[in-house]
Amino acid sequence: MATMTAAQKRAQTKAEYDAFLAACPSRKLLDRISDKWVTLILAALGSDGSHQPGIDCAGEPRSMRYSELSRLLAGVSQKMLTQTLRSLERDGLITRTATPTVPVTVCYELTDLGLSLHQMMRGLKSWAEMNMDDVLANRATYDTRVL
Amino acid sequence: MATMTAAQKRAQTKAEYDAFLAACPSRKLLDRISDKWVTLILAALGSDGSHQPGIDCAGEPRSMRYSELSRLLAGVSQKMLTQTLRSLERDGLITRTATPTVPVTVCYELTDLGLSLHQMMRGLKSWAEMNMDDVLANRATYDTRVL
DNA sequence: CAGGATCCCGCTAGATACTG
DNA sequence: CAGTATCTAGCGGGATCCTG
Repeated sequence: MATMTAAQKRAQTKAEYDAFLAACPSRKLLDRISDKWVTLILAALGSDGSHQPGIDCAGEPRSMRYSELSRLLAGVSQKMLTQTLRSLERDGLITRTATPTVPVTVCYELTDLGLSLHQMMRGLKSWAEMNMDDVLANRATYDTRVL
Repeated sequence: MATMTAAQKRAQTKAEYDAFLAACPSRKLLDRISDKWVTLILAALGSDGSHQPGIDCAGEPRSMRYSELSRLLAGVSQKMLTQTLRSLERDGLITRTATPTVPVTVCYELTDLGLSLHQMMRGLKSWAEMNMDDVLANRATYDTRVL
């Protein structure tokens, strides 16, 4: 309809998928990306961290090797790391590149789609780190209030 | 130290908590907020949705009743809704206000701390809705490639 | 209306062992 | 190095019933 306003178009676009609805596919997608390991992986890829630029295989700053990720995301099991990476690859958020060296070298890199989430994930991680003290204080207050 | 630059101060603030470390409390906090129901609740509170302004008990736009949330977040069980609301209250992200009407009326409202997460959660939800088609296409491509 | 309490199943995270 | 395969314990989370 040519008479549709921009606001109406936006409303329709948002109405196409709605994560508030249980049956909507976007609900499951939201569930997927609302995951500790997903958040950490997407926040890690593209971050500098302890990751020296220039030593990654693709030569791009937003790529990281399996072992690098494994070390950076302390405490992650191989199973969860691999599983999460696979799902992110399937969803087109990251790419997996294996170069047939000996031994094999595998790089994971953000796609443009993944990059669009990267900022939010860093934001989430930063939020947790910056507001940790506040949350801790709130919990202490709440717990004494309940007793 | 008076000789510390702003960049160094920022680095130190970030170093205080690091969600990449398994033992860091912020890792657990990140795990908490990386949750489907947390995301949906925080995105719901303060949104207009199908929520007419003026009928909420506190008269403020970012407050919502238990039954409203229960209806908006389709498919959520009472257990998960209550459990998640409690944890959000404990962390100081929302407040719970019970007015002794008959029957009792309970309102949940974002705190300032919760409000600071609200934007990110809306962003996450919007991202899932807006990129659903892309992700679906990527999955289809990936699945045929694997076969 | 807004939960509390309980039961119970499924699945998933984690540990362990093995491999190209 | 970068995984795969297998097993199991634990708990997340739904269903159900009850209450102030």
